[in-house]
Amino acid sequence: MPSSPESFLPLPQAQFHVLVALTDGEHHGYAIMQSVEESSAGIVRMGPATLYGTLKRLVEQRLAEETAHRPTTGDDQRRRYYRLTGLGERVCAAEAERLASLVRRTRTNLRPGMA
Amino acid sequence: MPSSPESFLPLPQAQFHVLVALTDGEHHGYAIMQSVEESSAGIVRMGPATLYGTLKRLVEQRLAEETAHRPTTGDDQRRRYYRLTGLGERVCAAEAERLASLVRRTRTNLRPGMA
DNA sequence: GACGCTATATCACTAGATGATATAGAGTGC
DNA sequence: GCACTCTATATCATCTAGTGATATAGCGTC
Repeated sequence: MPSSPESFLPLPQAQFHVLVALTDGEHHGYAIMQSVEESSAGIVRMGPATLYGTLKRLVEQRLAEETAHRPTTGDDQRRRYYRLTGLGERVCAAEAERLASLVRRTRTNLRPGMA
Repeated sequence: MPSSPESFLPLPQAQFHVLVALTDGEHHGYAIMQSVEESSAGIVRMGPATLYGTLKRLVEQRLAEETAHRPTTGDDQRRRYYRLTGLGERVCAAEAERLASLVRRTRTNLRPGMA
């Protein structure tokens, strides 16, 4: 039997960021690094050590995998492309729901004027 | 001028969990530990080392503070109560919004049948 | 062919998280 | 009063995750 998505939770922050960046399709490492920084408006800054270390762990845990993808135009031989596995998608979705629950609690409790 | 809430982001997971637990009022340490575990359906398990270490850091950073609170009934002299500071509330809200954005991206991209 | 950007990789270090353990007060049953 | 369990705070030693710096090299362009 496959390991349940819940057994990976809570996911370390860097791992979640990389998984989220891969939810819209496969990307190579450097693109993920930029995507994480840009989509967080510069709040999350991920250097190469964090990115490639995290990527390695994700592959080891079968949450992501390298693909044989080669772009038809503008190829760059150095690039290594990654995508989510089915398990990776489920884990990412489960972590998102866990966090959504925390967000809901926070909004409810901190909403001003809850007299 | 006060430090901006954004400068604390991204917040380490344990710190966020404790802050969220304090959004509904002041609590003592042991109650926070139980609250985190229960409200996450057992997914997040926080032991004493994580809790008291985290609490110490939160106080040092002025995101939380100890209160002089003593319950009128069922007091327990050992208990130490904590509450969010104004800064703590703003940081917690800001972190929640940051995570909400990640949750949104994940849901949009992983929603099945997005042909 | 010099330069800056892209791209992957790893090292040494720090910070964060954790299991185990210690100490002791509070509550219950006898 | 005593034993026992649960509550409560605290710290140690350790492990894992995250980071800044650095290395190496291909790519684009001027």
